[in-house]
Amino acid sequence: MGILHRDIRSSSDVPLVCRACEARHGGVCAALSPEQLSELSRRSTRHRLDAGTEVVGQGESMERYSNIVRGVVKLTKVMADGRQQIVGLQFAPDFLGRLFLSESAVAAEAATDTEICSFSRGTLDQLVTRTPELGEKLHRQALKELDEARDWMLTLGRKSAQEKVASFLHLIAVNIDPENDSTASFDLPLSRADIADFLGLTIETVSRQFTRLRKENVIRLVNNRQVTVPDMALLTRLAGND
Amino acid sequence: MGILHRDIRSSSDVPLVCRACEARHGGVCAALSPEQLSELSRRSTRHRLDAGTEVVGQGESMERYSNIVRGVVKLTKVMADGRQQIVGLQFAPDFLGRLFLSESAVAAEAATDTEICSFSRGTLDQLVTRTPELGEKLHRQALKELDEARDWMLTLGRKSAQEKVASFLHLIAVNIDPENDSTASFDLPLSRADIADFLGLTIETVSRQFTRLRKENVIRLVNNRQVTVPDMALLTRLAGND
DNA sequence: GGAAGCGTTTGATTTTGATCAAATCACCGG
DNA sequence: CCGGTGATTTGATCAAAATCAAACGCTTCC
Repeated sequence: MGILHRDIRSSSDVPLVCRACEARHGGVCAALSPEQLSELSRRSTRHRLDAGTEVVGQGESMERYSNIVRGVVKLTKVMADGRQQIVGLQFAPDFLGRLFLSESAVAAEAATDTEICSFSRGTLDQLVTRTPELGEKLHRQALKELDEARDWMLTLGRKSAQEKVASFLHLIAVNIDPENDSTASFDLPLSRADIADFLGLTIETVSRQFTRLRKENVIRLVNNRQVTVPDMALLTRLAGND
Repeated sequence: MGILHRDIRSSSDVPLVCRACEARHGGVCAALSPEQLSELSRRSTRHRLDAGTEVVGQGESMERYSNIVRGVVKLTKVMADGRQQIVGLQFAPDFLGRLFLSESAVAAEAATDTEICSFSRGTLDQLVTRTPELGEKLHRQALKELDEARDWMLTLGRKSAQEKVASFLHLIAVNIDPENDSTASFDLPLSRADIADFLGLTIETVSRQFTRLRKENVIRLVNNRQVTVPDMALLTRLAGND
């Protein structure tokens, strides 16, 4: 399905240079020299993706890579009969794409309204051959995603529903509101249905666990999406991470 | 705990050169020039690991990397209360180790009697800086492991017990007996307890599903470990992979 | 205002897999 | 051969989460 975006370039005076990427986060830009950065900037475009926009489908070829500038992207796998599993969440400033293999093993979809900075495979491939540090950076990102995937396998295989929901909230808190580590406050980037697909549960079970955590004062819900965690240590304990 | 091995070198005349690796599989050796290969061979040692031997513990530093020459290594994560999840299986000729990060996020243990060909971090790091193809090879391996981990997340999160056991048998068949694709015959590298830890089930449930698959003629069990699959297509279907 | 639609919550019931318990099997050493 | 030990299977019961069903709350749009 490709990228169903609207190109900000044409609708505003935001310069093509990937300045926002450079300033706000350490995506691929961080490994590049000033000249390379300006080259990448010239060849990259900024896009806004509305929540729900598919970036790439499962098994599709991925002709463009992206840095996530703002927002959350979910990676999903679907079975033939429709059962679905979210296998990863990518937060800014994560890189979206993989070297060597153009075929994407997962579908990527904007979970929230998202901004990305994207460029073609060829552009990045060229930069990588000239800049070993960039290859190393992408290698490190792959290893980080591998660690995250394996952490989540433990959650999926061995934790109770309550521990799963606590683990999810913990993950979001750490990634969205990392400043404060004793307390946290954030907007959930996923609907209850998505959370269920991430945790291998049903919507109803997720909802019941939210209610339970609320009644036990582990979390406070301003509305369905806005969460406050008064005691992160307690949440960590309930998540089974000691 | 380090490697509890017995060094074959001292007990036999097997040469130090990693000739077996080169001949039998495409581990890291495949990316090296003849000179580099002979250098790596000089610096590497071959070891036999009895089933159950721990190669590296969760969170430990990994000072040596290895190619798996023969056998199966399981990667596990453990929770504080003892709950355990196998997060990956490595078959020959997989590489065991990771660049950049010496700290292992998982414990690695020989599931079967295993032979590895191992060398120090420093040796490989040097080779990688001189040989970009080698870095690429390791990057590809990381991406392959990531794909496998995410595939398994779907299994853990969304499949029934029967589908899980069928998925496990399918995985083993593909990796141990890859020649024949309509039929398969192999020895299970894992005990029922390990299979349970891989699938996020209990021993009893795994056993019941084996019995069920046997009664439905999906598999035949010569003994607890030896399995024959008369119809791989059927197994694939039961695993939920269409 | 009110009807429609969607996401979420709550309730009643069922199902799957876990737990508890015991029997069986396979292998090993005396 | 026999008793012992650990792995596996089988059986009975229980509990957690799924399923089925309905209500609720919120937004949108006549």
